[in-house]
Amino acid sequence: MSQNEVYPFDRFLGYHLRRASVLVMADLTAALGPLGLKPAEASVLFLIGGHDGITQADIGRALGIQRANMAPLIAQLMEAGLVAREAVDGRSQALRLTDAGAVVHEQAIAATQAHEARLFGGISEVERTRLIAVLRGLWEEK
Amino acid sequence: MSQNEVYPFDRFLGYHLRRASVLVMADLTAALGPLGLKPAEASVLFLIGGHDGITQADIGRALGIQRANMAPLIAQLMEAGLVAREAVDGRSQALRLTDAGAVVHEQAIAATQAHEARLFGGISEVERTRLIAVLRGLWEEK
DNA sequence: TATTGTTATACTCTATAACTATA
DNA sequence: TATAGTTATAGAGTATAACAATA
Repeated sequence: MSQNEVYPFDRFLGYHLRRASVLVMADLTAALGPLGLKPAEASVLFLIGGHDGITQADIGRALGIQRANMAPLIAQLMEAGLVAREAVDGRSQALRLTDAGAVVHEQAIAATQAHEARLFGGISEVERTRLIAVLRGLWEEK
Repeated sequence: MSQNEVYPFDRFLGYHLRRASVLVMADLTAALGPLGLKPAEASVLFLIGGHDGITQADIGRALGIQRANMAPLIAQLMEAGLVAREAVDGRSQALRLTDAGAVVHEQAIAATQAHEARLFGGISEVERTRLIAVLRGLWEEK
C-alpha cells in the first residue's frame, strides 16, 4: 500500500503535523548529537544565551517544560561545564553561559540553522513566515 | 518573560512545528478519550476502516509504527471488540472492523473532524491544503 | 532467505506528588 | 500563601533484539 493517499489521513492536518514533527525532531537530534546536546538541552542553552540571568522557572514556562524536569536538564548542562549559576536571592538562581557554553551555544545555533536550511530550504521565505505564524497561533495563548 | 519573541526560536520552524504538534496531540487525546481510544489506536482503526483486510505489517509501514509495537495495539483493539482478524495464510492476518468497531470508527472519525475544525477552523481551506502539502513533503519519501 | 507476528526489554520523555527553603 | 528548586516515581511511547512459524 502506498503511503500516499491513505484514507482518511490526507485531510487530517494534525496527522501530517505529527509525522513532520517526528521526522524533524529525529533529524535535529542527529544534528545536535556531535555537540553532545539533545534538542531540549539545546533549547535551554539557546534561551540562556539569549537571556542572560534567566532562571529555571522562567525557562520552563517559556519552553513548556515542567519545573521537575528542568532540574536534571540544568544539572546536565552544568556538569558539562556549559552553564553556571549564582543566587539571585535565597531561592532563584541566575543562569549564564560559561565560556565553553558560549562556544557550544554558537555551534548549536549553527547546527540548528543548517538543519533548518536542509529540511526547510525548499520552502520559500514568504511561505515559511506564514507557516510559522500559523503554527505559533496554534500553541501560543492556549 | 513573554512567550512571544523568544530569541532565537522565532525563526526556527522546527520549534513551532514541535510545539504545535504537542498541543494538537494533547487535544486529540482528550477528544478521543471518551471513546476509549488513544490517537495511535484511532489511527489504526481508521486504516482498517478504510482498507478492509489490511495486515498489521501494512499498517505499521503506513503509519510508521514498528511491528513489535503493533502487536499490543491490535491486541487492545481486539480485546475491546472493535477489530477481528482471520488468517490470510500461515502468517498474515487480515484485519477488519467488527460491527461495534464500525460504530466506534464512525464516532472516532467524527470526533477527529470536530477536533480538527476546532483547532484549524481559523485557517482557510486554501491555506490548509497548502500546509498539508508542505508537511507531507517533509515526512514522505524520506 | 525474507516476512509475519510475538515477546521481552530498555530507553527516553513527560507528568504527578511531595518536600525544603525562601519570598 | 505563593514560588524556586529538588527528588522520587510512574506512565506513555518508542526502539532493539530475538524467536517461531511460514512464504
